[in-house]
Amino acid sequence: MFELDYKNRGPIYEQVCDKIKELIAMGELKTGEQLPAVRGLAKEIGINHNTIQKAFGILEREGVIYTVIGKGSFVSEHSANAKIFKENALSEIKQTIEKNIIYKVTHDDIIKLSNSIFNKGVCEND
Amino acid sequence: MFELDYKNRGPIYEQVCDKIKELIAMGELKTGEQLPAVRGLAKEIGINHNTIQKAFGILEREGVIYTVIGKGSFVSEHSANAKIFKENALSEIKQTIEKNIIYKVTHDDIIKLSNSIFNKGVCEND
Amino acid sequence: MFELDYKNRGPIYEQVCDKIKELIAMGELKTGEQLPAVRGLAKEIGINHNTIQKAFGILEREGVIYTVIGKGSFVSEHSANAKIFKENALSEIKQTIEKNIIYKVTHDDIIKLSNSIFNKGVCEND
Amino acid sequence: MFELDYKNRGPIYEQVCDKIKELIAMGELKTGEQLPAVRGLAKEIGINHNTIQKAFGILEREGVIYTVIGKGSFVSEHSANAKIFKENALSEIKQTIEKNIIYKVTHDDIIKLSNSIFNKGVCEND
DNA sequence: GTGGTCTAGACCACA
DNA sequence: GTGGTCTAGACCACA
Repeated sequence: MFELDYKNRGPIYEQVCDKIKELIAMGELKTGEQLPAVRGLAKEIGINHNTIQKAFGILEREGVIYTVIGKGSFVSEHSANAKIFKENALSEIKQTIEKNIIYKVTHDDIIKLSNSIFNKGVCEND
Repeated sequence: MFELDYKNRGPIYEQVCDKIKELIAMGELKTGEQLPAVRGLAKEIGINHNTIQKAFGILEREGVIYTVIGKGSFVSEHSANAKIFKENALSEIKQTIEKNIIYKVTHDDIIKLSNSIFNKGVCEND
Repeated sequence: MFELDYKNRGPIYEQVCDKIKELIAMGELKTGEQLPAVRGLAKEIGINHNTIQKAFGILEREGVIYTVIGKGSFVSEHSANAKIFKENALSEIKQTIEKNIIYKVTHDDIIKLSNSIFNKGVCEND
Repeated sequence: MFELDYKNRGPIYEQVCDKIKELIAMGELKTGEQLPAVRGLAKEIGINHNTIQKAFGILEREGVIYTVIGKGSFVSEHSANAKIFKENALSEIKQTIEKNIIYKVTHDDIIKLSNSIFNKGVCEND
């Protein structure tokens, strides 16, 4: 399903949350689709089932997935997910920009940065 | 010198780093100026001196300040600092945007966001 | 007969109990009327027959239905059911209110809440 | 600090959450006051520290408490808490009443119930 | 000392 | 088989 990156980041359960969200955002997990079993997934990626449990619990509280007792966990309505995801994304970007205004980051810097990220030619010269 | 906000934030040493960088960026700490003594500052803001020590160590590794043994810590050349600060800021913003492309954040979203942050009207000149 | 809502709910057998009670309360299942066969109902709503069995067992213990071995399950005397249902309902509401007194819920709050639920104007007659 | 009721209810961590909220609502834990240490409290009430950790984690996500890394957990602003608590309480009562309308619970039933709970005399006769 | 994360393994309810 | 809870115990970051 996915692999963990042990070098970089924070808690494993957070990484699991992020990966699941990515899979949903990319359409590889669709509305209503059943997620892999907690213990099965744990075995597959080589971590303890409690860690997966924690990740799924967070995703459930966030409304990204829902659980049917005794049956399994399922992906919530995709349009709702897409909305939550995008809102969180924009909010995170906003915070990051605002936090850095003090270091002389300008509107123009952001435009240029965004242009370079999204490969927009700046008319002729770039 | 500054106050800490204990709620919802990461480690205290990180906040201390940020505050000092802000003071430098805002010109309240100038090139070559001596930083307050570790123990004095610790007492003033009510935290353990080891925490300040840790923050100063990080700032030194980043080149933001330098320490003269037996004398104290001093603010590095301001233009160098300004450059480091801005590079870090842009790099952080870039990473944040790239991480969120998967959630359908577009170039237009970033422009709009930046407009709203920097209070640019979208009509007349742009 | 009825459909289940898998999201955000407790165990399926509990939902089955509730649905059958609702059907009786709404008069769609009448005194003495035979309930659908366990296996047939299970197939119809797409769940395991053990789950239906469990629900019927609970309803029987509550006196809501009765089973004649070899014939099937039947709805108990309606007036008795109505009494049981209402007693349980009031008892549940009572408990919920009492549990929340500690959070400054007042008699007035309850009146207002009830007014809003039952669409009573607060002006003219009351 | 408090004792658990092992007979009745659901998960222990939920009971811990409820107890802490009660203590805050009753003013026995005040704004900014430090909560007992996770491991200390666990030992005191005879459960595992992970269970307390889970409870505190939920309270933190709900905004009821906040954690300063390395220092401990503290009670959030009381007025905010009081508001959250009362909203949750009224919402829970509302849901309970609405769920039971089907069983012929009336506005009058609620009034009588509330009168009996809050010891309001109904004029002369009661 | 304080909280946070993780594992291993048990036991339970539900389908 | 599926998820949910809990314990015991380890290891880590932070103050």
